[in-house]
Amino acid sequence: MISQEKNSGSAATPGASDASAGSSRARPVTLREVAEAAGVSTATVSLVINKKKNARIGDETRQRVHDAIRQLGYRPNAMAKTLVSGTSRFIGLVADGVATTPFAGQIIHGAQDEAWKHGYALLITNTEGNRDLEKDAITMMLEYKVRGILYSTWFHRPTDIPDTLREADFVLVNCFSPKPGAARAVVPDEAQGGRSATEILLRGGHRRVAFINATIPAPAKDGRLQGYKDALEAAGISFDPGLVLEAYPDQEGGYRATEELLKRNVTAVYCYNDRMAMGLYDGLRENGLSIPDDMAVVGFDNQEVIAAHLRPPLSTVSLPHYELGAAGVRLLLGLDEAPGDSPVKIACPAVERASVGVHSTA
Amino acid sequence: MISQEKNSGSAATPGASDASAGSSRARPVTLREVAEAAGVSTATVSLVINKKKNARIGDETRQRVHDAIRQLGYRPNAMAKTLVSGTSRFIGLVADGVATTPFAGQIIHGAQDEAWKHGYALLITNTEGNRDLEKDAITMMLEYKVRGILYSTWFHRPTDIPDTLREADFVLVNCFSPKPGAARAVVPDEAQGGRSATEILLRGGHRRVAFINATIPAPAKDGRLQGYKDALEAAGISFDPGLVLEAYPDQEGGYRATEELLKRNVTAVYCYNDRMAMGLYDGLRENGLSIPDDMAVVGFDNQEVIAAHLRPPLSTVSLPHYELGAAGVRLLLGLDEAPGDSPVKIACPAVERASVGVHSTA
DNA sequence: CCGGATGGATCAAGCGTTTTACCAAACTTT
DNA sequence: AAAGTTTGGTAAAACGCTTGATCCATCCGG
Repeated sequence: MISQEKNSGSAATPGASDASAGSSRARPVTLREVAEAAGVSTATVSLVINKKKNARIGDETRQRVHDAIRQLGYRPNAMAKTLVSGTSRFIGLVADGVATTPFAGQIIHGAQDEAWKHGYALLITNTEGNRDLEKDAITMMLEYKVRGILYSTWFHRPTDIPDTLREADFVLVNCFSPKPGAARAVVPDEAQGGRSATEILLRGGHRRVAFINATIPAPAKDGRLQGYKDALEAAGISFDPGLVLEAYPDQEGGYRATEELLKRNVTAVYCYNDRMAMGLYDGLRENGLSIPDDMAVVGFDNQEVIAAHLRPPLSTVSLPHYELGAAGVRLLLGLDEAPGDSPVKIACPAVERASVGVHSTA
Repeated sequence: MISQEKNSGSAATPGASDASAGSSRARPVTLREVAEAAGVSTATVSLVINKKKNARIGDETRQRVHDAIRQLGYRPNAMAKTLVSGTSRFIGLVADGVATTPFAGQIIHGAQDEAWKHGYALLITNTEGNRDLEKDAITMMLEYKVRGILYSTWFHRPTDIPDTLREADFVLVNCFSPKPGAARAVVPDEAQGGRSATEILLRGGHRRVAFINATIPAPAKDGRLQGYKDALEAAGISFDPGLVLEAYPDQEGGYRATEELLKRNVTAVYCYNDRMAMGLYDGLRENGLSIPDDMAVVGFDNQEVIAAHLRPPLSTVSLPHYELGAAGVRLLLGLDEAPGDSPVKIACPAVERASVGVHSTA
């Protein structure tokens, strides 16, 4: 619950700020005032505003009402509306990393676009992983009678569902419950993504392709590896465990993995993520190797700031954050069918850039 | 205004999703029900809940009410509360680049923390620069009777104030009105930042310091240059316009500027932003120069993904987005004093990393 | 033993909408 | 011309909560 502010008189008189604005912030115009101005009942005004189909209102009256609305600058009070209807036009979005990653922004973007399309606004809170804040946030959303809640994480992972969350209609976004079927969820299709990433390399003519996986366990770790295997198999190349390295999934990790990688005598490498690829770029460069000629590289995540601007630009696979947000909303609103017991999987589209050239298998 | 969804019966029956949850989503418990359960009037319950100081309630009664609340799982209806009080505990935040930059996230973070502290929740909308969406968003916020609106941009710039915005109490965040005094605003202190950036280099012992400014006009362009001049002056170094280059403010621009830079015969360079520095790193490397020994580099923005992970890590100056958001809220709520007619300026703290070593002026 | 405090709790009037039931007048029908 | 049927519109009851006005016992001092 949001704590009430202690209204000590400390604050400067806020009235001062009113002065400047033309249309002042006096008491807002109400339905009743519009009704009086138009010489009709509030019911009529309400009917006109909401364009009720089966309400019979004369054209002349309708016009008077509209005029009055315009003249008085009437704005409906959404709170009153909500009170009557019992549920607001809000969809809650609790996110754990708005501040720490650019990814959350895309989830927000997608969710908002989709929500807006259906007449809903987003009520967002950033928890930065703080469990207490998270609970307060959900409570707040509950008190505002949100239509439902999207519970999202900035990286794909299992999560347990906070108790409070169960009081609402909810959907997990970019995360899922360990117990299958416990909740609707939407996640990226890591395996397909991993396969796409690998295929970029294979299409480039490479046969010996290394994969630098992450050291830390995550659905992405397993999925992206699986995709790698799938792609190889489909290409008739047998999987060689020796070509799979592991490193901490950041620039540092990628950099440090260079040495090991070079021992593998490969012509191409698929990195667990773009940050790793960025580090690897440095490592390769220090070894006097050029990309893509000496080594073709693909990443994963399509982290704009990095991938699009490395030298050469990095081929990678895009995490569908926008779509995750949008799909989450659709699932919540029941516009998309929820599959039986496993999360909805969203495709990770490949983004090809110059880090993979054409390789002649010689 | 948010368009009402046409309720065609297309959606799958949403009732199905209720089944799983333990505490079902039936009609919520109301104050009245709590009152009945506790054998008191609704007034009493309300008084207890809100801990009204001058309300005299017996301890035993108070206890009964609390018990009832717990047992029934009562949740106040924030809409009803708001309706009574006339204004909600919402602060609107309209942002133009949640999806396109990591910066917006920090503004959100700061604003939310500060808002929360005072019992307010954030009602965020991402406009991605869409003027129509922006208007709709503000309208929506107005209808929800927000306490006020934070109008924020992802990069520091002048902006004109949408008409609708004037209907609310508002503060500009990371932007300002061209007409001085037209609106309260909070922006980063570019000049101080530019000075700090330059000083990092000067402290490193460098005397010939180049500045690669942006080509595109912006408050940052002027401010950061001013800071550069200020720092030189304070160090007793005369300003040499020949040491100021210009380039498009991204990686590509930084890279391309390398050649020109090397003609200047300097030992250090201050880049307009981190992205530029990133490109410059590549350019310098290609010329066989090492950082910081052959060339010390500082950036601006402290864009985490880049600055902290370049090789070597980049010294830079931090854009205080978190603080901007927080200060915006404080200004809005009247907790901070608004200065006469110019925006509040927030400091850009220096972040020193390894891209600047110690240089002996020999 | 009375007038006045005071403690404890209730009454009831909103807050701004929506919506159902109902009404009066004006047309149609037969 | 009586009986329906439209047409155009209104009254008023919610929705869940807050709050100033009241009310009723006590309890206290004198």
